[in-house]
Amino acid sequence: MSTIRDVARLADVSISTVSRVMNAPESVVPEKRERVRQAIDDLGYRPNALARGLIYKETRTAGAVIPDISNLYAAEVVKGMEDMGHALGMNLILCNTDGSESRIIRNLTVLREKQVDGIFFMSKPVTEPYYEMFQTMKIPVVLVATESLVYELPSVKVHDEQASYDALTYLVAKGHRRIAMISGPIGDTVAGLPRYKGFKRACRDGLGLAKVGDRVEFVPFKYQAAYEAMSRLIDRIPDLTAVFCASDEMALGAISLLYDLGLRVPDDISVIGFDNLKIGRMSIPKLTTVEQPMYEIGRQAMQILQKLRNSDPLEQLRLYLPHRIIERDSVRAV
Amino acid sequence: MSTIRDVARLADVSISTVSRVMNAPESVVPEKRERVRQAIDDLGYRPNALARGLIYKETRTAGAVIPDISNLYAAEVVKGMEDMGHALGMNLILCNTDGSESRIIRNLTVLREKQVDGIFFMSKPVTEPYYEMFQTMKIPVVLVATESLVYELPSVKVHDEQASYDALTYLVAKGHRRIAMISGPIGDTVAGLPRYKGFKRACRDGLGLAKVGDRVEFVPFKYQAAYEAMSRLIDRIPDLTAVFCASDEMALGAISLLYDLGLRVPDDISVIGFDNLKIGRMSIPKLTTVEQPMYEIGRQAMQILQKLRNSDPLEQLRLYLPHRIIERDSVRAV
DNA sequence: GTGAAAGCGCTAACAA
DNA sequence: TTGTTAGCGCTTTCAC
Repeated sequence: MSTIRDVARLADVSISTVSRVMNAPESVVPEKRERVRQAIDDLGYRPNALARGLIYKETRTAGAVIPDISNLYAAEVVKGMEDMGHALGMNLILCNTDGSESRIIRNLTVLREKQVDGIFFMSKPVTEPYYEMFQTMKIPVVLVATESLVYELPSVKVHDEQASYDALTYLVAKGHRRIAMISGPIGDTVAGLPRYKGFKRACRDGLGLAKVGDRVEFVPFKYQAAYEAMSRLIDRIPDLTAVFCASDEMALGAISLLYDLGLRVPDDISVIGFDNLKIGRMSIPKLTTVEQPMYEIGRQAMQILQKLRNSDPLEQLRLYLPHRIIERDSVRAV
Repeated sequence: MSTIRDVARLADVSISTVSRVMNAPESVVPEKRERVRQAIDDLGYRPNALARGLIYKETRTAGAVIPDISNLYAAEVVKGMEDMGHALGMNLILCNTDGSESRIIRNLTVLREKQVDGIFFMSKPVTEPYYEMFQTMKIPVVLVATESLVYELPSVKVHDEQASYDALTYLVAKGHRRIAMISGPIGDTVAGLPRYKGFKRACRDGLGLAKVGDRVEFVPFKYQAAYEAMSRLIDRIPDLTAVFCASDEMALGAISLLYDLGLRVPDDISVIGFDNLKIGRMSIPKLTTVEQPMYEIGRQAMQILQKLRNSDPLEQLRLYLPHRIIERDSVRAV
């Protein structure tokens, strides 16, 4: 690999001149400029970003700390980040964490050593140890598909509570009254709790229901867990007409159980999901769901990081992107 | 951010001593070693990987050049790479390319500037310009889910032609005789052509069929394209009993069309997919398919890179990981 | 307009 | 065992 010295030698100029044609070409007389350009071409020279980074204190690289990249939701967000990053000249170091605290810590440490310009922290609540690391690193952090109400950290996500409220309201508008929910774990303060809360509030407002306890199953955000939860729900609430699932994957699990029981969706029971993953368009029936603009969340996250790097002001610390209901074939009017 | 000088000053030793306690602690007397460790702790010091990289000529970072990370297949492979990378102390810079040549080139250029230790090149054929860049970068390149028969580049993938052959043979063993295929584009030499060829060979061997022209639709690897292709196939071949789809997404498209036509899978028509994406377990009916060990492909790719970096010999340049048929509910015996 | 020299943070001889 | 010094490849004063 050739260095700036090789170029300088070949063009018969000093290394500072080479540096100048790369960074401020006008400050070099055309004749030399051409000679240097020629030499750069001949050698296939490319500047070493490590050396540059050492000086500029900037690497044009950000870290993305993610529980599970093989999750469709995360992958879509990452794509948005990457695409916007590409436009802004930023790269992404991907860190899969499995949600393990020790692995998150190790990843944050490495990212810091690699002098990333910023960190995207995804889908997990920000606990004390993470926040402390953010502090000592003193580089921009943006929370993606998560937020912190206790720390002053910028975030991008949808308004989960409201989205959930809207989902239930939609079901009610379609004439449903006996509605159940397959919720995520209540201990999950990012996606579990708020979606449950939205459901509860909508039950009160739309259905005049004070207590919803027996209409809800709290299970992990997984297909199989939802499959089993659906089974319990159908036993418990015989005249059920609709189910709100806290994720699309869960909705598929619920539909699958219904199918196994010989019940038709949406003829016998309506199902609405949450996320709007691509698979919702490929399922039978096609899934009615609450869209989260995942790709856009990723793009905006990268833009926020950019603003932070430029010390541009943020319009709002916590950014909520709009959600909306995508009507497909899994919900019918009753 | 504190530097090695700050630590040295605080511990009242020279910077080389600090460097030593980080890289060869035994070479420092315990007393000083402790003092240095204390100082490191107090300051929260972490070495600057850029400075290190400049010296070691190694960044412990690899680049992953991928057409579309939001693709379930790619995401699973990347997860395998990341997990193995984490075990080996390597990080991954993710480069989404949309398959655009100019974007691939730009990404390769940046990766080179950032001095990555290796490159994973995924799912696309290696054309002349890419190969030339690989040459001039002179860093290890591993082809993932693609291979080159013309260049001497290490690769990891399944044996697509054989996997496809096995899929058809499986259908034949289940008693099917009137079988069609929804193939990828024939111009796609990575996944399109070989899977078609395997189908053709198996038709000859298992069905005594010399020509398969009218039994095959060549369309993009997409849900919608497969949906439409299935429609054409069903019109053209009325007594069809089974369809082999070159990807799981395609299989879902085909099943969807069949469903819209009021045909039952597998009762009326059997469908077999290819990939074994997670969604195959969530569809109705659950998809019978040819498994590609995507996660393992990712892991192995990272291991191959590791060997290359250590100049360890590779057992074989082109590594084919085993595929197998996953029997679920979309194929029946006739 | 250009080159020499200092320095980004670190490691690795080389002396002491 | 330790400190001093010379770089790694680059940018940026500062003279000329």
